[in-house]
Amino acid sequence: MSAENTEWQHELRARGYRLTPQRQLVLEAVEELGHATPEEVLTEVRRKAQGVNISTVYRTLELLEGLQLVTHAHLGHGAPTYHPGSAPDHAHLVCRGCDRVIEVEPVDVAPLVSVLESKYAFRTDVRHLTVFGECDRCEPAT
Amino acid sequence: MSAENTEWQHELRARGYRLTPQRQLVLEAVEELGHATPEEVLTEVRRKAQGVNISTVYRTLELLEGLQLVTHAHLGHGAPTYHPGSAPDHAHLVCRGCDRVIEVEPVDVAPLVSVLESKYAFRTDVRHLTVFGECDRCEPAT
DNA sequence: TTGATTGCAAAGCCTTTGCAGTTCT
DNA sequence: AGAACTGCAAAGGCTTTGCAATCAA
Repeated sequence: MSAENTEWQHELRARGYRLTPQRQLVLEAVEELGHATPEEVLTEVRRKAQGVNISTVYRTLELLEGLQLVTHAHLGHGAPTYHPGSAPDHAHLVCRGCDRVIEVEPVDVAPLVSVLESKYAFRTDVRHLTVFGECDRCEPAT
Repeated sequence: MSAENTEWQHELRARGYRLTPQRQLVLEAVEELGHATPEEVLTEVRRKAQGVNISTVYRTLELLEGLQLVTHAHLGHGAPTYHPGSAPDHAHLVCRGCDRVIEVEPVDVAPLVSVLESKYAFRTDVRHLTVFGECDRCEPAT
Protein backbone atom coordinates (compact mmCIF):
# COMPACT_ATOMS: atom_id res chain seq x y z
CA MET A 1 0.00 0.00 0.00
CA SER A 2 2.83 2.38 0.72
CA ALA A 3 4.21 1.41 -2.67
CA GLU A 4 0.93 2.41 -4.29
CA ASN A 5 0.85 5.64 -2.40
CA THR A 6 4.34 6.48 -3.39
CA GLU A 7 3.42 5.94 -6.98
CA TRP A 8 0.44 8.26 -7.27
CA GLN A 9 2.01 10.79 -5.00
CA HIS A 10 4.98 10.96 -7.31
CA GLU A 11 2.65 11.26 -10.26
CA LEU A 12 0.88 14.13 -8.54
CA ARG A 13 4.07 16.04 -7.99
CA ALA A 14 5.37 15.22 -11.43
CA ARG A 15 2.42 17.13 -12.80
CA GLY A 16 3.08 20.11 -10.57
CA TYR A 17 0.32 19.30 -8.11
CA ARG A 18 0.72 19.13 -4.38
CA LEU A 19 0.01 16.42 -1.93
CA THR A 20 -2.42 17.66 0.67
CA PRO A 21 -4.22 15.96 3.54
CA GLN A 22 -7.53 16.68 1.82
CA ARG A 23 -6.47 14.85 -1.31
CA GLN A 24 -5.36 11.83 0.60
CA LEU A 25 -8.56 11.81 2.61
CA VAL A 26 -10.80 12.08 -0.43
CA LEU A 27 -9.03 9.22 -2.17
CA GLU A 28 -9.19 7.07 0.94
CA ALA A 29 -12.89 7.81 1.31
CA VAL A 30 -13.67 6.75 -2.25
CA GLU A 31 -11.67 3.58 -1.76
CA GLU A 32 -13.44 2.74 1.46
CA LEU A 33 -16.92 3.57 0.23
CA GLY A 34 -16.66 1.86 -3.14
CA HIS A 35 -19.57 3.74 -4.67
CA ALA A 36 -20.12 7.24 -3.38
CA THR A 37 -21.51 10.61 -4.30
CA PRO A 38 -19.50 13.76 -3.59
CA GLU A 39 -21.72 14.45 -0.60
CA GLU A 40 -21.11 10.96 0.78
CA VAL A 41 -17.39 11.37 0.26
CA LEU A 42 -17.52 14.61 2.21
CA THR A 43 -19.33 12.93 5.09
CA GLU A 44 -16.74 10.19 5.22
CA VAL A 45 -13.86 12.63 5.03
CA ARG A 46 -15.32 14.66 7.86
CA ARG A 47 -15.27 11.67 10.14
CA LYS A 48 -11.49 11.94 10.05
CA ALA A 49 -10.89 15.64 9.65
CA GLN A 50 -12.96 18.69 10.19
CA GLY A 51 -13.39 21.81 8.15
CA VAL A 52 -13.10 20.13 4.78
CA ASN A 53 -15.36 21.80 2.25
CA ILE A 54 -17.62 20.35 -0.42
CA SER A 55 -15.94 22.47 -3.07
CA THR A 56 -12.62 20.87 -2.22
CA VAL A 57 -14.23 17.47 -2.64
CA TYR A 58 -15.46 18.40 -6.11
CA ARG A 59 -12.12 19.85 -7.13
CA THR A 60 -10.27 16.86 -5.75
CA LEU A 61 -12.50 14.27 -7.38
CA GLU A 62 -11.94 15.96 -10.71
CA LEU A 63 -8.21 15.93 -10.18
CA LEU A 64 -8.14 12.31 -9.06
CA GLU A 65 -10.18 11.36 -12.08
CA GLY A 66 -7.58 13.00 -14.29
CA LEU A 67 -5.00 10.79 -12.65
CA GLN A 68 -7.29 7.79 -13.17
CA LEU A 69 -7.35 7.14 -9.46
CA VAL A 70 -11.13 7.36 -9.48
CA THR A 71 -13.88 7.13 -12.09
CA HIS A 72 -17.50 8.15 -12.05
CA ALA A 73 -20.77 6.95 -13.50
CA HIS A 74 -24.30 8.34 -13.59
CA LEU A 75 -26.66 5.90 -11.93
CA GLY A 76 -29.74 8.08 -11.73
CA HIS A 77 -31.04 11.60 -11.67
CA GLY A 78 -28.96 12.88 -8.83
CA ALA A 79 -25.26 13.22 -8.19
CA PRO A 80 -22.77 10.95 -9.93
CA THR A 81 -21.19 7.99 -8.19
CA TYR A 82 -17.43 7.76 -7.76
CA HIS A 83 -15.50 4.51 -7.75
CA PRO A 84 -11.90 3.68 -6.89
CA GLY A 85 -9.72 3.37 -9.96
CA SER A 86 -8.29 0.25 -8.37
CA ALA A 87 -11.62 -1.59 -8.55
CA PRO A 88 -12.08 -4.10 -11.36
CA ASP A 89 -13.63 -2.52 -14.44
CA HIS A 90 -17.38 -2.86 -14.61
CA ALA A 91 -20.44 -1.31 -16.21
CA HIS A 92 -23.78 -0.71 -14.48
CA LEU A 93 -27.35 -1.77 -15.08
CA VAL A 94 -29.98 0.35 -13.39
CA CYS A 95 -33.54 -0.87 -12.95
CA ARG A 96 -36.18 1.80 -13.39
CA GLY A 97 -38.67 -0.26 -11.44
CA CYS A 98 -36.77 -0.72 -8.19
CA ASP A 99 -33.63 1.38 -8.65
CA ARG A 100 -31.49 -1.69 -8.19
CA VAL A 101 -27.96 -1.38 -9.52
CA ILE A 102 -26.30 -4.41 -11.04
CA GLU A 103 -22.60 -4.45 -11.76
CA VAL A 104 -21.61 -6.30 -14.88
CA GLU A 105 -18.20 -7.50 -16.00
CA PRO A 106 -16.55 -6.05 -19.07
CA VAL A 107 -16.97 -9.41 -20.80
CA ASP A 108 -20.73 -8.96 -20.74
CA VAL A 109 -20.56 -5.73 -22.68
CA ALA A 110 -17.76 -6.92 -24.94
CA PRO A 111 -20.21 -7.70 -27.79
CA LEU A 112 -21.35 -4.09 -27.77
CA VAL A 113 -17.84 -2.75 -27.55
CA SER A 114 -16.83 -4.90 -30.53
CA VAL A 115 -19.67 -3.75 -32.74
CA LEU A 116 -19.09 -0.10 -31.94
CA GLU A 117 -15.38 -0.49 -32.53
CA SER A 118 -15.68 -2.28 -35.86
CA LYS A 119 -18.66 -0.46 -37.28
CA TYR A 120 -18.06 3.06 -35.98
CA ALA A 121 -14.41 2.97 -34.92
CA PHE A 122 -15.76 4.07 -31.58
CA ARG A 123 -13.82 3.29 -28.40
CA THR A 124 -16.24 2.68 -25.58
CA ASP A 125 -15.59 3.88 -22.05
CA VAL A 126 -16.89 0.80 -20.28
CA ARG A 127 -16.41 2.12 -16.77
CA HIS A 128 -18.76 5.00 -17.53
CA LEU A 129 -21.39 2.85 -19.19
CA THR A 130 -24.78 2.72 -17.51
CA VAL A 131 -27.66 0.83 -19.05
CA PHE A 132 -31.18 1.68 -17.93
CA GLY A 133 -34.01 -0.77 -18.16
CA GLU A 134 -35.98 -3.18 -16.03
CA CYS A 135 -34.77 -6.09 -13.95
CA ASP A 136 -36.28 -9.54 -13.58
CA ARG A 137 -37.88 -8.69 -10.26
CA CYS A 138 -39.94 -5.96 -11.82
CA GLU A 139 -42.97 -6.20 -14.05
CA PRO A 140 -42.58 -5.44 -17.73
CA ALA A 141 -43.64 -1.88 -18.54
CA THR A 142 -47.20 -1.66 -19.79
CA MET B 1 -51.55 13.78 -39.60
CA SER B 2 -55.00 14.68 -38.39
CA ALA B 3 -55.49 10.96 -37.84
CA GLU B 4 -52.38 10.85 -35.67
CA ASN B 5 -53.48 13.87 -33.79
CA THR B 6 -56.87 12.43 -33.18
CA GLU B 7 -55.27 9.35 -31.74
CA TRP B 8 -53.07 10.89 -29.10
CA GLN B 9 -55.62 13.50 -28.32
CA HIS B 10 -58.12 10.79 -27.57
CA GLU B 11 -55.55 9.01 -25.46
CA LEU B 12 -54.93 12.20 -23.53
CA ARG B 13 -58.59 12.65 -22.73
CA ALA B 14 -59.05 8.97 -21.97
CA ARG B 15 -56.57 9.42 -19.16
CA GLY B 16 -58.40 12.45 -17.83
CA TYR B 17 -55.93 14.95 -19.22
CA ARG B 18 -56.87 17.97 -21.28
CA LEU B 19 -55.83 19.11 -24.66
CA THR B 20 -54.29 22.56 -24.46
CA PRO B 21 -52.54 24.76 -26.98
CA GLN B 22 -49.35 24.51 -24.94
CA ARG B 23 -49.32 20.73 -25.15
CA GLN B 24 -49.82 20.75 -28.88
CA LEU B 25 -47.10 23.34 -29.31
CA VAL B 26 -44.58 21.46 -27.20
CA LEU B 27 -45.19 18.23 -29.08
CA GLU B 28 -44.90 20.01 -32.41
CA ALA B 29 -41.67 21.65 -31.31
CA VAL B 30 -40.08 18.34 -30.32
CA GLU B 31 -41.14 16.83 -33.63
CA GLU B 32 -39.73 19.72 -35.60
CA LEU B 33 -36.48 19.97 -33.68
CA GLY B 34 -35.71 16.26 -33.54
CA HIS B 35 -33.25 16.58 -30.66
CA ALA B 36 -33.92 19.36 -28.23
CA THR B 37 -33.43 20.43 -24.65
CA PRO B 38 -36.34 21.86 -22.67
CA GLU B 39 -34.91 25.34 -23.16
CA GLU B 40 -34.72 24.83 -26.91
CA VAL B 41 -38.25 23.55 -26.97
CA LEU B 42 -39.36 26.67 -25.14
CA THR B 43 -37.63 28.89 -27.65
CA GLU B 44 -39.31 27.10 -30.53
CA VAL B 45 -42.70 27.22 -28.85
CA ARG B 46 -42.35 30.95 -28.25
CA ARG B 47 -41.89 31.57 -31.93
CA LYS B 48 -45.53 30.59 -32.32
CA ALA B 49 -47.09 31.70 -29.08
CA GLN B 50 -46.05 34.05 -26.36
CA GLY B 51 -46.25 33.77 -22.63
CA VAL B 52 -45.50 30.07 -22.47
CA ASN B 53 -43.46 29.26 -19.42
CA ILE B 54 -40.50 26.95 -18.93
CA SER B 55 -42.28 25.15 -16.11
CA THR B 56 -45.08 24.27 -18.48
CA VAL B 57 -42.54 22.86 -20.89
CA TYR B 58 -41.09 20.63 -18.19
CA ARG B 59 -44.51 19.47 -17.04
CA THR B 60 -45.62 18.84 -20.60
CA LEU B 61 -42.51 16.91 -21.61
CA GLU B 62 -42.99 14.65 -18.61
CA LEU B 63 -46.61 14.08 -19.56
CA LEU B 64 -45.82 13.42 -23.22
CA GLU B 65 -43.16 10.98 -22.18
CA GLY B 66 -45.73 9.09 -20.14
CA LEU B 67 -47.79 8.82 -23.30
CA GLN B 68 -44.69 7.69 -25.19
CA LEU B 69 -45.04 10.61 -27.56
CA VAL B 70 -41.52 11.72 -26.69
CA THR B 71 -38.44 10.12 -25.12
CA HIS B 72 -35.32 11.60 -23.64
CA ALA B 73 -31.64 10.73 -23.39
CA HIS B 74 -28.68 12.25 -21.57
CA LEU B 75 -26.03 13.25 -24.05
CA GLY B 76 -23.75 15.22 -21.78
CA HIS B 77 -23.50 17.17 -18.57
CA GLY B 78 -26.30 19.59 -19.24
CA ALA B 79 -30.00 19.29 -19.87
CA PRO B 80 -31.44 16.12 -21.40
CA THR B 81 -32.40 15.86 -25.04
CA TYR B 82 -35.95 15.10 -26.11
CA HIS B 83 -36.86 13.15 -29.24
CA PRO B 84 -40.16 12.54 -30.98
CA GLY B 85 -41.65 9.18 -30.09
CA SER B 86 -42.38 8.78 -33.78
CA ALA B 87 -38.68 8.71 -34.67
CA PRO B 88 -37.10 5.32 -35.34
CA ASP B 89 -35.60 3.80 -32.20
CA HIS B 90 -31.94 4.55 -31.78
CA ALA B 91 -29.21 4.68 -29.17
CA HIS B 92 -26.49 7.36 -28.94
CA LEU B 93 -22.72 7.37 -28.95
CA VAL B 94 -21.11 10.49 -27.54
CA CYS B 95 -17.48 11.32 -28.21
CA ARG B 96 -15.66 12.85 -25.28
CA GLY B 97 -13.07 14.32 -27.59
CA CYS B 98 -15.25 16.35 -29.90
CA ASP B 99 -18.74 16.00 -28.39
CA ARG B 100 -19.97 14.45 -31.60
CA VAL B 101 -23.19 12.48 -31.25
CA ILE B 102 -23.65 9.38 -33.37
CA GLU B 103 -27.02 7.71 -33.66
CA VAL B 104 -26.93 3.95 -33.89
CA GLU B 105 -29.64 1.54 -34.91
CA PRO B 106 -31.12 -0.92 -32.44
CA VAL B 107 -29.51 -3.74 -34.40
CA ASP B 108 -26.09 -2.45 -33.40
CA VAL B 109 -26.83 -2.76 -29.73
CA ALA B 110 -28.79 -5.98 -30.09
CA PRO B 111 -25.79 -8.09 -28.97
CA LEU B 112 -25.69 -6.17 -25.71
CA VAL B 113 -29.43 -6.38 -25.23
CA SER B 114 -29.30 -10.14 -25.76
CA VAL B 115 -26.56 -10.74 -23.23
CA LEU B 116 -28.24 -8.61 -20.60
CA GLU B 117 -31.54 -10.32 -21.24
CA SER B 118 -30.22 -13.86 -21.09
CA LYS B 119 -27.67 -13.46 -18.34
CA TYR B 120 -29.42 -10.95 -16.08
CA ALA B 121 -33.04 -11.10 -17.29
CA PHE B 122 -32.61 -7.39 -17.77
CA ARG B 123 -34.76 -5.57 -20.32
CA THR B 124 -32.76 -2.73 -21.83
CA ASP B 125 -34.29 0.62 -22.65
CA VAL B 126 -32.49 1.14 -25.95
CA ARG B 127 -33.87 4.60 -26.63
CA HIS B 128 -32.34 5.86 -23.42
CA LEU B 129 -28.98 4.24 -23.97
CA THR B 130 -26.02 6.55 -24.34
CA VAL B 131 -22.51 5.22 -24.72
CA PHE B 132 -19.60 7.53 -23.97
CA GLY B 133 -16.20 7.06 -25.50
CA GLU B 134 -14.03 8.34 -28.26
CA CYS B 135 -14.70 8.52 -31.97
CA ASP B 136 -12.38 7.73 -34.85
CA ARG B 137 -11.65 11.38 -35.50
CA CYS B 138 -10.19 11.83 -32.06
CA GLU B 139 -6.89 10.65 -30.66
CA PRO B 140 -6.86 7.76 -28.22
CA ALA B 141 -6.64 8.98 -24.63
CA THR B 142 -3.12 9.07 -23.27
C1' DT C 1 9.41 32.37 -0.78
C1' DT C 2 5.71 31.69 -3.76
C1' DG C 3 2.60 29.44 -6.44
C1' DA C 4 -0.77 25.74 -5.51
C1' DT C 5 -4.62 24.82 -2.65
C1' DT C 6 -8.32 25.59 0.50
C1' DG C 7 -12.57 27.44 2.86
C1' DC C 8 -16.15 30.35 2.43
C1' DA C 9 -19.76 32.61 0.27
C1' DA C 10 -21.98 33.68 -3.70
C1' DA C 11 -23.55 32.58 -8.04
C1' DG C 12 -25.03 29.37 -11.76
C1' DC C 13 -27.48 25.73 -14.06
C1' DC C 14 -31.33 22.93 -14.41
C1' DT C 15 -35.62 21.48 -12.43
C1' DT C 16 -39.49 21.36 -9.27
C1' DT C 17 -43.17 23.30 -6.52
C1' DG C 18 -46.93 26.29 -4.32
C1' DC C 19 -50.50 28.96 -5.48
C1' DA C 20 -53.86 32.02 -7.44
C1' DG C 21 -55.96 32.84 -11.67
C1' DT C 22 -57.46 30.75 -16.08
C1' DT C 23 -59.27 27.39 -19.28
C1' DC C 24 -60.99 23.07 -21.09
C1' DT C 25 -65.04 19.90 -21.07
C1' DA D 1 -69.45 24.32 -12.52
C1' DG D 2 -65.45 22.13 -11.44
C1' DA D 3 -61.32 19.85 -12.05
C1' DA D 4 -57.25 20.33 -14.86
C1' DC D 5 -53.91 23.45 -16.34
C1' DT D 6 -50.93 27.57 -16.64
C1' DG D 7 -47.85 31.45 -15.43
C1' DC D 8 -45.23 33.34 -12.07
C1' DA D 9 -42.10 33.46 -8.47
C1' DA D 10 -39.68 31.15 -5.21
C1' DA D 11 -37.16 27.35 -3.73
C1' DG D 12 -34.22 23.20 -4.30
C1' DG D 13 -30.45 20.10 -5.68
C1' DC D 14 -26.06 19.85 -7.48
C1' DT D 15 -21.88 22.13 -9.07
C1' DT D 16 -18.76 25.90 -10.08
C1' DT D 17 -16.31 30.13 -9.19
C1' DG D 18 -14.00 34.40 -7.15
C1' DC D 19 -11.12 35.62 -3.70
C1' DA D 20 -8.40 36.19 0.41
C1' DA D 21 -6.00 33.30 3.59
C1' DT D 22 -3.21 29.22 4.08
C1' DC D 23 -0.01 25.69 3.11
C1' DA D 24 3.24 22.47 0.60
C1' DA D 25 7.67 22.29 -1.53
